[in-house]
Amino acid sequence: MSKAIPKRSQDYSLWYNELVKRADLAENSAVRGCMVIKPYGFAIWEKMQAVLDGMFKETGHSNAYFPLFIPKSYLSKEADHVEGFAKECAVVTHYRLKNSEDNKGVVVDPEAKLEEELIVRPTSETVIWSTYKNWIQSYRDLPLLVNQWANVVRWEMRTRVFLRTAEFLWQEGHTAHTTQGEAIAETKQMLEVYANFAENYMAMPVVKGVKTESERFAGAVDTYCIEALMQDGKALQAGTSHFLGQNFAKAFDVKFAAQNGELEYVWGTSWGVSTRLMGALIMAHSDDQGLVLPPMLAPIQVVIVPIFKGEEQLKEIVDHVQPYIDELKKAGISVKLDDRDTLRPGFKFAEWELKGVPVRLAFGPRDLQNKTVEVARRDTSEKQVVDVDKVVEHIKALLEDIQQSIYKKALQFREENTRKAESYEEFKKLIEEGGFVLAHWDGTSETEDKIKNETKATIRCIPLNAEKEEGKCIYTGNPSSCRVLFAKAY
RNA sequence: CGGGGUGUAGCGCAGCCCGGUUAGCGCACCUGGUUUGGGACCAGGGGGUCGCAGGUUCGAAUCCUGCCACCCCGACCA
Repeated sequence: MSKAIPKRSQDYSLWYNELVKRADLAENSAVRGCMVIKPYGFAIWEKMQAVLDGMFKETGHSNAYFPLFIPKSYLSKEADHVEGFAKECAVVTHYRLKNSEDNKGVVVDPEAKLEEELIVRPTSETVIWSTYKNWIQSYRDLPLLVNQWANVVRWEMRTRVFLRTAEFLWQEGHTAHTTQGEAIAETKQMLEVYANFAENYMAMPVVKGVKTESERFAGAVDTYCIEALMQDGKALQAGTSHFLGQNFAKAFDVKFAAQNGELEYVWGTSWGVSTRLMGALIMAHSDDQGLVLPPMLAPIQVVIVPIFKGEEQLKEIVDHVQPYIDELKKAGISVKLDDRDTLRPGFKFAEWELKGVPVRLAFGPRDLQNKTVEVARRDTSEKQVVDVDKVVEHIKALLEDIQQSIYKKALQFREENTRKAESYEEFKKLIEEGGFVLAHWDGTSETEDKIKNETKATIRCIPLNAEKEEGKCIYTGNPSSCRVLFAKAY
């Protein structure tokens, strides 16, 4: 096995897969389409969870938990919703196994057939709304602001670690409101929460927008989304927030008594982000040396590699470094001292780079003598020798700088790869080159479909900040009032 | 589900076409020693139902049939 990971520019897919594996994030499971998230990968996910969960609480939401199984009849209550998910559901039909006739294993006991099949949730709108029916009677019960951290199953044809797996972890918020305006405000608020998380924690710039009809969530009136651009020029949907109107309220008969005594259907929203964000995080910043993690989400922010000969020198160095470790920890910085005596420093450097640790300190006899420490930053690979007494302040500033600087780098990349197309010919050329393409579109699903079939590009969203601009649809020439965002997507 | 590819030690592969000792190699692992400021070196060692099930044969990793899994390209999708 070669030690270097495959080059990003040569085979992006292979680079991604190898990176996931070698940085110890996850692996494909023997179970079809499922992944095993390994401890290091899960630590990053837990960081994400903690930040997001805090943001949800701050905006007034509470966590709850609903069943994994959904009776088939629930799923069929909202027509668009069934249609959207029917093709990719895992179904439980039996509740018992028995020894096979030849005694060589177990078989499904045909006697134990369920009267009504259970669907493993692909999303929880249906179970949750059937529960909300009992929770909501009066306007005093509203708004109902609930989030759930859970796993869901979607039987995808083709899977890829983190980006599309048969089972994935996510959070799904489900809220109910008295008015349309309040529900729309909630939908937009959660979109802002996601955008804030993506940009300020993941250091990943996103475009906020609305989905077109054909890309809309099954059962929603409007789907808002954040779209990010990966380093290979493909777009990744990083989060969605849906305004459900009264669709689910009507399907599940969820009404409330308004102040005026009238019975009204509630207004709903749902919103979610998943372990797909892990894929986004990996692809947004990493390089040929491995993962590059934003300090805000790195499970280990600073790693210390002591350079020593023999046990005594190690002890001497560790003793000397310990006060600085304590001080860093006190400042809320997570530090790992890599005191393994079986590996050489060069190996450790490479390993921690692979794992994306933002800052590495190397401390050896030379530093002991000079009262210095070598500080290396992961994002630029720059190294500098710092006066050891100033190291804590230096690192604090450095972590902030790395956070900012990888964001800026990603933003610059996105800006360089967001271009305008004025004609269909130009559009096809730009799409082929990769990146976001802003172009006029006549607003019809037919046109969108044709463009998709001919170029593989989809409308990622109609950006919320799109300027009014009269133009002609690149495909049909029909009038258009703003540009929409096209790209090939994951 | 269509087209292509792969399955041999934890990982990456050779061997298969043309059947024949004890199935190899690199990395990783274990032991001992020397090393340690960018992926160390020497010596020794352990580890295999050759994806699974049948078949052909005196003999199968190798040939035949069926199945399964994974990867890539499509269709589907967060």
